[in-house]
Amino acid sequence: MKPIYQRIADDLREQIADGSLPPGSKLPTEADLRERYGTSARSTVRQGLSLLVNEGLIVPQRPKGYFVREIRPLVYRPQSEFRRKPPEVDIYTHLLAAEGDERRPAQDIEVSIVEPSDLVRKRLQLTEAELVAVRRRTRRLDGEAYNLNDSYAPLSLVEGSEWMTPVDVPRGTNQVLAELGKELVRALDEIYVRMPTPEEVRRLQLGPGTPVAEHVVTTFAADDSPVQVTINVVPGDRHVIVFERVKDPQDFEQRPRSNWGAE
Amino acid sequence: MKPIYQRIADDLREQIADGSLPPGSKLPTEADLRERYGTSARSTVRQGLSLLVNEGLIVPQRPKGYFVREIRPLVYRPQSEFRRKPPEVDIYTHLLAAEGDERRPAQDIEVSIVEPSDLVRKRLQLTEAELVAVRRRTRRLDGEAYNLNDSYAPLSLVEGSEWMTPVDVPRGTNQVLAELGKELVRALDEIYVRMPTPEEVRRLQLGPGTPVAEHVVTTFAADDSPVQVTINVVPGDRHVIVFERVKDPQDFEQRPRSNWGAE
DNA sequence: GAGTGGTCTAGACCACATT
DNA sequence: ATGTGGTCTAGACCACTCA
Repeated sequence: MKPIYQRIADDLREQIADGSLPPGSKLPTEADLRERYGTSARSTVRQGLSLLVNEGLIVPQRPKGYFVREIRPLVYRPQSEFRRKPPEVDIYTHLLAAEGDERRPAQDIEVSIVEPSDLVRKRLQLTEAELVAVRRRTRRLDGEAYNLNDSYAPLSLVEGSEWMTPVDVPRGTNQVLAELGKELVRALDEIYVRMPTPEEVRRLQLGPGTPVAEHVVTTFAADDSPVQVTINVVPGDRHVIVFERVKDPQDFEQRPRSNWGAE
Repeated sequence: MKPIYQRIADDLREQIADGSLPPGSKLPTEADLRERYGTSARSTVRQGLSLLVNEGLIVPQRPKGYFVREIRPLVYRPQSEFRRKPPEVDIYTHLLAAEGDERRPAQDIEVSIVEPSDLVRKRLQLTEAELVAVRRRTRRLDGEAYNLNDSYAPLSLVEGSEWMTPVDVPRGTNQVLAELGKELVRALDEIYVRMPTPEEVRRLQLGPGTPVAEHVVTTFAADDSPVQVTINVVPGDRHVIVFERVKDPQDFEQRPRSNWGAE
């Protein structure tokens, strides 16, 4: 026999999945469920509801009740700013909600000098003693934070340059790096999926049960030296991350077994 | 004043972060904490611990106690099978644990014919009535599931072909598609980050507080028609997703403001 | 058998938003 | 004022693993 709190969660989850509890609708109150399942200590009911909260399916809105979560993904497209839009993207714009709904963007920028974390130090191939500059941005749409974006570069490279000004650089910070002799020509993207830290919950105003993607971009100059590491933290409930790929014909000749797309 | 259960969670979280509770170590028992925080109803202590469980930081191992989670990421590299390894990847192989530790791979394959979900239907541009074939794979390393991989193709395309055999196809299913006149030349990758369904928890043997990445690959033939949709579900605690990018020089000329890598 | 966490009972007082 | 969920108390019995 399944525990009561499991049954409560399973029943409600199914009702959410099959549409009988659509997004935005109100769930039964704890008292309702207590009665309905003949149990009751409130804690049993609450345990069941907390499962759904941690799955990101429902949200408690005190003191109104629990509600089925409504989600509206934005498109997070790491390639967006340096690629023309290929035709296959246009095919999907209608799938990816809210892409066109121009809202008011804003961002905070802070610049400081810090000791690099291990993650940053390894990717920038720094020695123990070297310091880095960090450009932290919190990006907002209509006041709502949707993205944390921290860029790290060796202090010796960017010191005194516009890269370190805590304001928007109209021609782009990457252009600044190019003027410093480090044009960015290659990137390695790593995406980690995890639950947020309490700090991230606060800065991104995340609801419970919302995982984040940590997108680490290491960019390289033409001589293969790493120039900059950017760490983007994007909330899982508000984004879809999109990449596009075109087959390299050379590789196809060499590796006919290529299981392209399937792995 | 912060609630007691919050203080318990915050204190333990900090000890995990600063290394005084290293990965694999045992946490104080509920009884210990009950005493230490002067509270005690067990439920208060358990509420605090459950926060950490849902953040993926600790795992209860009945009846031994709670333990700090140990993680060992694998590399999930959607491009791995059709690109030569560029030099910047080699730079990082030492960062990405367990890449070289060849373990015994295995997979289950099931093939069936189904009505497509909305997601699949839209991406394959199918009409209401069309059916699809699905090739479901559960991939394992040393018996442990690490990846669900479901590929969908229009039934009219793959019916009767080797694509539909529920065994490994040595030359690759994409080669089969090429022989059917649909060589795959382009892909669109979408990555969604979310908490797993109970079904996924079961199939991937996920611990609590483990988010998943759902990686949807739509592949296209040379005529831009969609051929196949593959849905990969990868556990967040066991993987890092890696992409690589090389700048398109044409675009650089046209768009000097390109903020490459930083967004 | 002892100790652990898993489940459940039957209450209590509180903060908060809406009525 | 009412009703909601948030926090907490003080117990109970159980299943499981390990010594």
